[in-house]
Amino acid sequence: MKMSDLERHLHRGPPGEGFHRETCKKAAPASPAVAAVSCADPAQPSGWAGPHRRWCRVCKAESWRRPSMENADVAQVLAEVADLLELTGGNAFKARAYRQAAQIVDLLPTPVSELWREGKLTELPSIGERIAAHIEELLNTGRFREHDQLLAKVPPGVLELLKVEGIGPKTASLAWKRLRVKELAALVKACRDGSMEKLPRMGAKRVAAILLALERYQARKGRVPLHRALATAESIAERLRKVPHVRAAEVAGSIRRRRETIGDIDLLVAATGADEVIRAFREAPEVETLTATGPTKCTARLKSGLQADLRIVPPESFGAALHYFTGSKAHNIELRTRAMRRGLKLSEYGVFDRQGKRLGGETEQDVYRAVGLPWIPPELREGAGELEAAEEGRLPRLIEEKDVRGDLHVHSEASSDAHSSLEELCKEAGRLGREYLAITDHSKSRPLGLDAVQMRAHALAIQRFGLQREEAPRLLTGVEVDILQDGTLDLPLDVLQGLDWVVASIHSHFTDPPGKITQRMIAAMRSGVVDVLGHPGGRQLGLRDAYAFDFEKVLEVARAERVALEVNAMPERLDLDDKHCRLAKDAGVALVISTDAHHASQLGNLRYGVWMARRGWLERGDVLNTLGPRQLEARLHRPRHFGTHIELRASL
DNA sequence: GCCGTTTTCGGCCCGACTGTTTTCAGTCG
Ligand SMILES: Nc1nc2c(ncn2[C@H]2C[C@H](O)[C@@H](COP(=O)(O)OP(=O)(O)OP(=O)(O)O)O2)c(=O)[nH]1
Ligand SMILES: [Mg+2]
Ligand SMILES: [Mg+2]
Ligand SMILES: [Zn+2]
Repeated sequence: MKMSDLERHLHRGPPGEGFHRETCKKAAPASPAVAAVSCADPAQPSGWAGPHRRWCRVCKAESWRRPSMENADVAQVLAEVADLLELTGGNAFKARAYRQAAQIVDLLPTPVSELWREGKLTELPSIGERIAAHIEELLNTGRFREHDQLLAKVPPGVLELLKVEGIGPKTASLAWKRLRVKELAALVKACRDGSMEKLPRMGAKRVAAILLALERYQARKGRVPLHRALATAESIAERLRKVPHVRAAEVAGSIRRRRETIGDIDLLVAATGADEVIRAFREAPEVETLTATGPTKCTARLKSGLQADLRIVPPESFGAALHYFTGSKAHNIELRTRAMRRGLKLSEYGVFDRQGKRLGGETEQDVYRAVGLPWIPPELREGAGELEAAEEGRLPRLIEEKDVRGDLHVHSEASSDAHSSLEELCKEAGRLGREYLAITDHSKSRPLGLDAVQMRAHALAIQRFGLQREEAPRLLTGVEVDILQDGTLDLPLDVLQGLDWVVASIHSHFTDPPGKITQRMIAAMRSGVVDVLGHPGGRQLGLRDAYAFDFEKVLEVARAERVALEVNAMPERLDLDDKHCRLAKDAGVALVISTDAHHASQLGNLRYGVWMARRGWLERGDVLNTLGPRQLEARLHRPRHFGTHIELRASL
């Protein structure tokens, strides 16, 4: 069988959506038809054996990375029910209820299975008796009856039609019922042979647009990490600010909320007229073509492949529009519903009373004030309980970048994958205002990593270099020591004890069973010498999911042993992530935000970690490196006087 | 299906753009 590129793509998920690509070798792109019913397709819950053990259909190997029905899986099924209801002409509001429930579960930091055990499911907003029962069935058996019944009615390929831009439930259902279109390939055919064009409300232009959208769907890249969209977005915003009659231009959407990944770029402009703004936008070097334009907004495809939405509003609506365009959608709906209950109407144009009289909208504060709430920072606007917290005066006072005083995970050229000298690191860190810097190079299990003798010598060198410096930052001797497969550390304990700061990280055997990963972390934390667990989740965006380890257990031990957890600020790590930050905070475990810089230029990445921490509701007091060096020493589990150990040892 | 300082029944956020349409449905943000 020969497959066209299009068909090939139709059977394969986009990069980054795979389930356990690392462990399943057989579901390679070479056999795309097989991959369609294997681990590559999250829309196939029937391919999984149940809630506690799952196997990849292709290679029959147990998928350790996803050992049970996780929140994302439950959310996925509920959202699918919403799609199925719409496709089968069910009640649109019922569909929306399922979609809302899915969104709530997806944002939950706590495992939904835990809430179910505690009988707390119906305490969640948008989850009533019915959906709670479905979730229970899902957790117990990996499926539920209503979902199965709907699946039996709708061919699986029809669900995928919905992912094509411009195709919604009505179009998909028409194509399916009238033309027997059951998959993307059949849709392409129906568009080409003229049958699609004959459907109601279809025409030549619609069909051409769908064909184009199908091609883009093949080439789709999925979401991109925040840092890859941020510079582009800000550069376009900067250009728009210079356009005549533009009062303000801001980046909105998920970028302003600092989500770890970004679906598109959203830009808001306050101006008296839109034409000039749109013209400047079209001519921006990043922009390829405009795919839609109107008097108040337009959409562009960028050369990078990303999409950018531009919205233009009159200056008096800027605050309301910034609120609208920052989202999230769930946050907007919640706030608009709240306004409605108070007899008000909230839109991107402002807040209006029953008579349609405008009550405000120039600033975001106007919007929140009108519904009796304090301003909510964008990082919290996910619809994950922030409105309730605001109502009750429980909004956190979020940590800020300027609160962070030192960086406790930095590599020098003594690490084979890093490239800056102590001198270069200090200079840049000083420029950034850091008061202290822990030099934490790799231990011997990593290529060219330090053994015990080298570690001692390196620590001495760091200390000598530090002593000859007058100005900030202060240097701490440290290491990023590997946690080996058996849970022991890669350097002798007495060597580690002689250091100011010990980061312990897992860099090998990620695919071990999650229980084993958990045990390795616990053993490391119980060594008595570890200060912080480095990049605890082990994920790398677009490359590797986090381990399916027992985070609750890790938190318990971290608290008991007074070991901190890292918020690694590398833009492709961001680990711990926002939800895990929130759980750690609630468990009373301290966090450390670190750049893990491998070059002086990466010391500025700290902000990405701070943003993640803010999304995790962290305050200054939750983060150890907001302390000065003396205060930090006092907080550690074993006595420490930064900068003295090696000297003492040397003088013995 | 969920939910309640109007409601336990009857609502469910609100608006822009496109292509089809002869007044608006569908999709998206
Ligand atoms: N009121 C309301 N606002 C919406 C709706 N859909 C989107 N928005 C607002 C909130 C979103 O954050 C904003 C931008 O839309 P996007 O689709 O780009 O979503 P967002 O940027 O949040 O996430 P993304 O990373 O792009 O997937 O528009 C909606 O259905 N109702
Ligand atoms: Mg967006
Ligand atoms: Mg958008
Ligand atoms: Zn590391």
